[in-house]
Amino acid sequence: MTTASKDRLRLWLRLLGLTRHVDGHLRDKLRVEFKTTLPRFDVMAALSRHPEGLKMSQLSGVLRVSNGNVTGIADRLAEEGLVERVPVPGDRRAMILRLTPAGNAEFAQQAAAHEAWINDILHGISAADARLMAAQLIAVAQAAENKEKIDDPSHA
Amino acid sequence: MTTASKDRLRLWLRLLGLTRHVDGHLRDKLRVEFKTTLPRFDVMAALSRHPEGLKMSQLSGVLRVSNGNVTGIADRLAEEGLVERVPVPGDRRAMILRLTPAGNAEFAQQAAAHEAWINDILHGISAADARLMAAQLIAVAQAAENKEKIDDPSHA
DNA sequence: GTTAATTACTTTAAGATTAAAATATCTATA
DNA sequence: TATAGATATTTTAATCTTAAAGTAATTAAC
Repeated sequence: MTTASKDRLRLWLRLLGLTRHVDGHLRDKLRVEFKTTLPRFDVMAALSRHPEGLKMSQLSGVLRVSNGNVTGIADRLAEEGLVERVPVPGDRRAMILRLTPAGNAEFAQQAAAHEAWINDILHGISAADARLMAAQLIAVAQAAENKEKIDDPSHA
Repeated sequence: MTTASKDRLRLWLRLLGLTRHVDGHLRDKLRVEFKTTLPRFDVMAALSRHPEGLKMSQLSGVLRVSNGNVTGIADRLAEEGLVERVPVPGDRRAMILRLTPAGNAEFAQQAAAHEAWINDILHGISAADARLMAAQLIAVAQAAENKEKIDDPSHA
């Protein structure tokens, strides 16, 4: 392979290494400090951004995971009274999932802690550098996604 | 929270988004083109870097996953004849896991394809930019890890 | 208005993952 | 040389994940 190819491979491995490190740290913190998991946090975060709730299919679309995946996580959150399923008027197939008041209160605490953990672990990066690097990553992500559209125009 | 905190949170979300995107793409490719998975690929990659093999505990250490995790993946790879467990002379507790000749041949193909997929999806980034960004990420990772050592000196 | 196709969601089967418990072996010490 | 503690691995129980199959309800075609 070319040296350019090796450079991109190395970039990917760095990206993956850092992301796994931070990701693992966040999972540990959620488990120890809130007895919860990242997938549960992700579901509650999505619902928090939509106070009126989301249909199961919308939720799995937003989170980019399978339908069946969300079913199981919603089941467990519902058992604990953090979310509730509400029937959709006029469509008996669909269900809206939304945070309960208890879920809202719990998530507010988790979200504040989550932001603080990230601020803490990434404290070595200045705010300016963080903005710069975020902008670069947007460019990289766009290049990657455009690449896919060129290869498979069906996703237009 | 401060604006700096928000900037770092946004950086993290970008990092996570890009990594998940590429990660998902690689998993798809491994599944479709080689009928395998990323964890299996990771195990074989680690063994490939150590032709004499690795003890189960060394392997889980290198991959930073639990012992029990490696046990299951090794079981499945062994069933297919891609890896083999070799007893360790002088320590009947331990087992060395290593690639079989078939595993070596299979991994060589997967590794070449893997590098090509990454080169392809990150093709929008020049080799120079890739090197630059990789260097920045090393700095970020070091800052993150130093932060942890300061917080918990037991890991010295 | 019945039938066919589509849509929304759940269930199932398999693998990945962890922490904690269980096994088996080794090492050091009394 | 017993035995107590440490080490290497596997097993177990729980959650997460997907793809594929299954259920129920809606929409479209005829």
